Amino acid sequence: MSKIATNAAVHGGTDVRDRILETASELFYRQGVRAVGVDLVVEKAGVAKTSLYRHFGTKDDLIAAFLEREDQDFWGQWDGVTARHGADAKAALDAHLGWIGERVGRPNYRGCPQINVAAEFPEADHPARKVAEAHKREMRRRLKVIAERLDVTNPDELAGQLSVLINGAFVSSQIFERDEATTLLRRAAAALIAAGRAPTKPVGETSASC
Amino acid sequence: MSKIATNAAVHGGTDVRDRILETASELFYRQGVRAVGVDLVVEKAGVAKTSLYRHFGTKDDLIAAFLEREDQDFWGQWDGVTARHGADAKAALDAHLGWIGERVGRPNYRGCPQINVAAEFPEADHPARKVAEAHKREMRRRLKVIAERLDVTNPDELAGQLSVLINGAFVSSQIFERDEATTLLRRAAAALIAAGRAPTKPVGETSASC
DNA sequence: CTGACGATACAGACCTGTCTGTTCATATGG
DNA sequence: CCATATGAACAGACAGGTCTGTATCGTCAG
Repeated sequence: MSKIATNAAVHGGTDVRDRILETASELFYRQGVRAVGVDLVVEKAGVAKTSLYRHFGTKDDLIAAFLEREDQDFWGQWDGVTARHGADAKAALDAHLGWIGERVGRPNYRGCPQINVAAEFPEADHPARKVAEAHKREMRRRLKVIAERLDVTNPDELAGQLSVLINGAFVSSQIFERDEATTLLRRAAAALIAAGRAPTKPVGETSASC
Repeated sequence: MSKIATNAAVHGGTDVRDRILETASELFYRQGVRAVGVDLVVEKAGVAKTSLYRHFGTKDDLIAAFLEREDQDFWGQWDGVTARHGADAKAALDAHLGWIGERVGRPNYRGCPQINVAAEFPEADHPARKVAEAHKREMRRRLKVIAERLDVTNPDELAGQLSVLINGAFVSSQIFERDEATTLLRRAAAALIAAGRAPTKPVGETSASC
């Protein structure tokens, strides 16, 4: 039963905390946060309820910790993609969109946890909402960094458009055909970049392309 | 359904049912479905609990009815926009995007109810999820009808991109600056249309615009 | 008299969070 | 090398509230 080579587990170890958080994360994501009670988390994690409340003072704190974990996970993978394709900005963006498209196309994909939790908890001051909001702002920030290397007139605008596109993909998995997401995202991004290189035109007129 | 105009209210009238549904809709949208109990709906609507359960056999049925109501409302307004700007396809699309942008920019905007409820109820067979899924498919279908009048090579692809963009706007209200949504949506749509008119190119290369 | 409606109590389940008591590995003092 | 203190973790009962859904009874209009 005891784990880990260097004890680490016992006496103040983070082993129990990790097990709780991992179990809670899976249950929260698959079934929804409000649908999962702490008793279920405790049972599935094989820990005592007292342990849960020692490490996370409140269920709300556990929810926030869940989103923080997802946040770290997400940016960890994002950075992994960046590391593999960081040279050219366009290639990096395509790689990120490919990664996101693959992600939303997975059979058990259930949407972006940040968006889902935000939908479950409208109260603006809920601790989990702050995590979710920071996550979305971080996404736009990172996209802007990429956009600035893409030789467009208005990198912030492009970052906003790409943010909307990606968030849209997260919540639109239902309407995608098989493996449609990646192609859709990449072509859309390419169109937005191309348009962003021409001087910004008034939006009202069609301007009959070039 | 249409329950007659004359007496209407009393004796089998839809008055009580409407009041319940309207009250529930507002509470569900503002606070989240799971956060609102039937007791609260009953109290705010000023009806008896028995009446709620007579008209809606189950809370789940009430939730589904809520989404159906929102669905009808949404397409009613959509059709209103179409009626006012239906002549030119591009103008109609811009009008719809303006309407959506204005909608997501409202102070108390809380996201698309269909998306929110779907996030709250992961179970695939939940009655409300079916309504939500049908709603999203209907959106793509209608966008395709518009796309077909836009002289693009692949109307279905454009419809998919626009769907993602619109759904993204619904869940991205947090990251928008004041009144940014409409402009963002319209410029993005214009870019997608322009790109859709050129023959589809492989996505890998940048192709340096035109 | 019929049937929709209001009011209210109730059942049974579930929820979060607390409290008590026990086990056990480690750290420390002698 | 033994004894004791420390504190995390386990186990489970419990409190107090909320939830959905039902059952009962009175009212009132057509």
